[in-house]
Amino acid sequence: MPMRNAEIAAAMEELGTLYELDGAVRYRVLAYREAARVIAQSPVSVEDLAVAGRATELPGIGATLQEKIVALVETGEIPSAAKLKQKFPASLVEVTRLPGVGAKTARRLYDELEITSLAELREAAAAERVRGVKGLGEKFEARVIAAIDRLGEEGAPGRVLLSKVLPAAEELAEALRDHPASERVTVAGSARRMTETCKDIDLIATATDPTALATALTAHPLAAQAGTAGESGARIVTFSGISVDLRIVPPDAYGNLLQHFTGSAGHNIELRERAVKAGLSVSEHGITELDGGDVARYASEAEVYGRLGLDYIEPELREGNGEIAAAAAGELPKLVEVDDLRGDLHCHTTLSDGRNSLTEMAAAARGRGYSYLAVTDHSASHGFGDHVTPAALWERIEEVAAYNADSKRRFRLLAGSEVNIATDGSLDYDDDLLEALDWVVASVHTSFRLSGKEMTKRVIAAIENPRVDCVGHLTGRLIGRREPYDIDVEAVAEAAAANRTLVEINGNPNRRDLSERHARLAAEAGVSICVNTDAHGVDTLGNIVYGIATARRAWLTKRDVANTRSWRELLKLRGRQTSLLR
DNA sequence: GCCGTTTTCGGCCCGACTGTTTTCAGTCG
Repeated sequence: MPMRNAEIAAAMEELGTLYELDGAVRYRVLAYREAARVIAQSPVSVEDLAVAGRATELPGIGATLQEKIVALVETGEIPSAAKLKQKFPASLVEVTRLPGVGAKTARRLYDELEITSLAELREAAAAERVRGVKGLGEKFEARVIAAIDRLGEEGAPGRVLLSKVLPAAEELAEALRDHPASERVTVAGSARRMTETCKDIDLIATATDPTALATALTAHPLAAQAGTAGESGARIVTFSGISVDLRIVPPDAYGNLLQHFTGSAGHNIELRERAVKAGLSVSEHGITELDGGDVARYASEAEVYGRLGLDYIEPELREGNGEIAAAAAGELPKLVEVDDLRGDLHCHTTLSDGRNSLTEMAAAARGRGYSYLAVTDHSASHGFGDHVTPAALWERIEEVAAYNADSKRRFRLLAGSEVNIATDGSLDYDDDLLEALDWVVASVHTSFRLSGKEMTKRVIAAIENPRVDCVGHLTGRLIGRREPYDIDVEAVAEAAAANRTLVEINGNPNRRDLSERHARLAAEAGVSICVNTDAHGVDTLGNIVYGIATARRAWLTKRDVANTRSWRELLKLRGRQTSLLR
């Protein structure tokens, strides 16, 4: 069983903390944290890279970490970590994860009170023994008890899916914009970067009467709890449990603050490090010249980036993944937009498990300004009583033809199917039926636990089938609920590029599959990507924003995304002949 | 521990908040 990048990253994170407990210099600890971040974000197997001696190609990984990763994947253990665990129990690492408790505090608790775990810490705090430690008092005891108890509760603060966060963020921002005291209000933070999940909502505003605007937030119907509203802003928790931070700032530094609070941390760190080399210090308050001390404040982000010699960087790119170097070189991509799309190539109707009819879906797609919609209900072996028999699909093809026969419409329905890929890579309709379809999406819906080798072979067999136009939700992951199945995305991308088979970014906010990292890898391998919703009703065609968000976070341009083209151009791209071209 | 349009050694982002402190260390984003 290969080791997942997330496991390797967790081991690096743990080792960093063990070193921190051991009193290592700060920068060594930071190096492990940064390495963990880079490993977790790698689109390719870090185990494979390390075994091939190539992990040093990742930024922040040098010879030492390369060697440690090899030891980890080959023996299941890093010698230096094992040694440190003799010195400190591994459960002490958990103590450092408690909010407000870091390695320094955990170490002191261990040295002075022999506390080795969260349970022992809670007991000591309850017995008022912690206040005997220098620098820690009553408030600390109360705080750690509350924090430990919160860990055990249901719905402990975690990351929330963007589709839960974004509507609330926009509703609150809109309400604040409507307030007479407000001037500008922008959603910042990870929601603005359109990450898959968010920890909280950050709102940045300017106002003629800051306290009045802050009070308006605390009084909003979404607020379940509210802190005190002041000149600098307010904080609330929504009924759905999302914390919201409103920061009200002076208008002349709005650009600096918005840039700062949009992040990400990695992006901001890299930005500031680069600025220091140019003799500038960047903070949320302005850009200071290191000699002379002149502070420049900017009302817009574009001016902030401009002062640093950079092109404006779209929020979706601000992850510290090369965007700053690209901005300095004037080589940022022009990112694909929702309005670039001409159609959606994956959706369902009541024929399988959708909630709306063929004509209702068509009307909704036309309403969005699309010029085509591929209707791809599930196939013959789908199960759940939602399968589509060959006879029913032949009938559907006729239905689509009848719809399209009305030539007054500048819109075309595409007769399609989302066909199951069997474990041997075969499909569950006969070739003549597949041949009669305009658009075939092939997806894995069964036997997720195949070995990586078998799963890769299975999907590549479908890719090589000339009747397959596109692979659906390639890795099968459900964000926060189901891990992706084991599959070699690099090998799949290579096969897809060679066969001119498309791979989709599924815009269902639970999936976003391809992930942004896999999508970037696939596009660089020459794969044509399409961005689809997999909508099961007219209401979820709007999920295209999440698919496009992933495409943008993958650095994709309009040219990289196949369904920005007309249906005719798309067919050419596929190298497929159908009745439409005759 | 990493890294190099000053460097293979000597640097390595910035500020706010908190609680415990009489001036600051630790933690966080």
